[in-house]
Amino acid sequence: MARPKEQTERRKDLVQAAMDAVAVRGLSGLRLKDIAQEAGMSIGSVSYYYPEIEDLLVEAHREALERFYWNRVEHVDQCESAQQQIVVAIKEGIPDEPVTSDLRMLYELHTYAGRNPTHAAMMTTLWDREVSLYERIIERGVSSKTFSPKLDARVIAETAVALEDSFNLHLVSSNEAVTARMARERLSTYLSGVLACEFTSD
Amino acid sequence: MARPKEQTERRKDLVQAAMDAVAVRGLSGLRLKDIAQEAGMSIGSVSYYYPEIEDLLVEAHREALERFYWNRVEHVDQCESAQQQIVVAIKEGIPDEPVTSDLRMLYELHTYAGRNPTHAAMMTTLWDREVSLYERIIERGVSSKTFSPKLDARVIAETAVALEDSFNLHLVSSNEAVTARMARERLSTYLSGVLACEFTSD
DNA sequence: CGATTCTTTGAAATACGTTGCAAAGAATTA
DNA sequence: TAATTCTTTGCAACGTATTTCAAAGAATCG
Repeated sequence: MARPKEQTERRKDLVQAAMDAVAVRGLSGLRLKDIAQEAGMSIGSVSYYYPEIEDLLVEAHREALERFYWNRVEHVDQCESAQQQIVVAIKEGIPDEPVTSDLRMLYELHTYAGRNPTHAAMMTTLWDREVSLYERIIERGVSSKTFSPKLDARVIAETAVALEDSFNLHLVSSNEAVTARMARERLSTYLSGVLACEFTSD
Repeated sequence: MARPKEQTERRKDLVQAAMDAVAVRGLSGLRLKDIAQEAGMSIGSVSYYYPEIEDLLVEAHREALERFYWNRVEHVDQCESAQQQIVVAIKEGIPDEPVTSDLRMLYELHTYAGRNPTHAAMMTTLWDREVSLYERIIERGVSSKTFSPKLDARVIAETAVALEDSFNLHLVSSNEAVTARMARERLSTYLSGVLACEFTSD
């Protein structure tokens, strides 16, 4: 026996470094050098753990996806009423600017996914999960008679997720006409109306 | 006097070539070579007309934006009723797959815009115009008593544009859970509900 | 045709990023 | 401490994309 492996640890560092590097430089301008810099190690070390950068990007995508989703589930599960749940879902779905590296990473990957089946599959996964999350909340609200949906729960959920995605995209794009506050309000207004239930995003 | 300049013509060719190249390779993988190939000329010629590729990208962005927007305006203006107008706006707003190079270009540029004020400003311009377009249609529908909006026209318009953007993004991303047909229906359902007016996207 | 100006090209020079690798460094055990 | 294995580094070699430019080609006019 000899020196023990600590690859899991380092790889974790690199995944975070990759996310930060993408947030700063974008997927287009991403260089090995940037990842190394963010991780505080040399280019050689990055290659040692990830001979193929694509593998690192896949891991980073997975991490961003998992973190973003589970963070929401966690917050939502801490709420009692469906009403509170939906407010929290909105709040976590469209976080305040400046947008975190998780979200930046996810939106950088969108167009990339159009040319890469692996990433496209992950995009689909996140979409499905988020739709399911809203669907569960709506069904819960129906059970407790809090909500009176005017449409199929799935249709509402899909529309809500789409709204979230769009506003987050525009926030990432620095569209000056869109603010996080306004985005949350639009989503909130939509859900409030279609679920026939009063609540605000604040 | 001597040989006349024909730069305007060639530049136009290059703008289209750039859009096609971006649609194929993405903004990340874009090479001078690809643009030259699409335009059927040499790399040297591309540099002759656009010493800075960034300038070409700005032009391509402008072209994609203008074409996408004015195409919609044109189609919408040909309709008599507000009801027909909104159906056409939806149809042109979420075109069938495969997505044209205009839309691909626009979505490739979204995250890029986050790091580039010039592109960010153009994104904002397109957003504003599209919101205005829906707003005008809604107001027209109100005048003719076709629509009975449950919310402020601007709020509805912003929500509609956001939905469009999101679905188009997912279509560009090859999200298997989203189809153009389904996207149009979701948008149609939203507008139909909030405007208290019957119409379908087909 | 000859002069002039615009256009196109291909190649050399240049710049930049990745890959591969040898060597040094660090952690653990016998 | 010596042996072993894992880790880190820096650099040379390499590949690829952009920049630059001289020279040839094309269009127009006098």
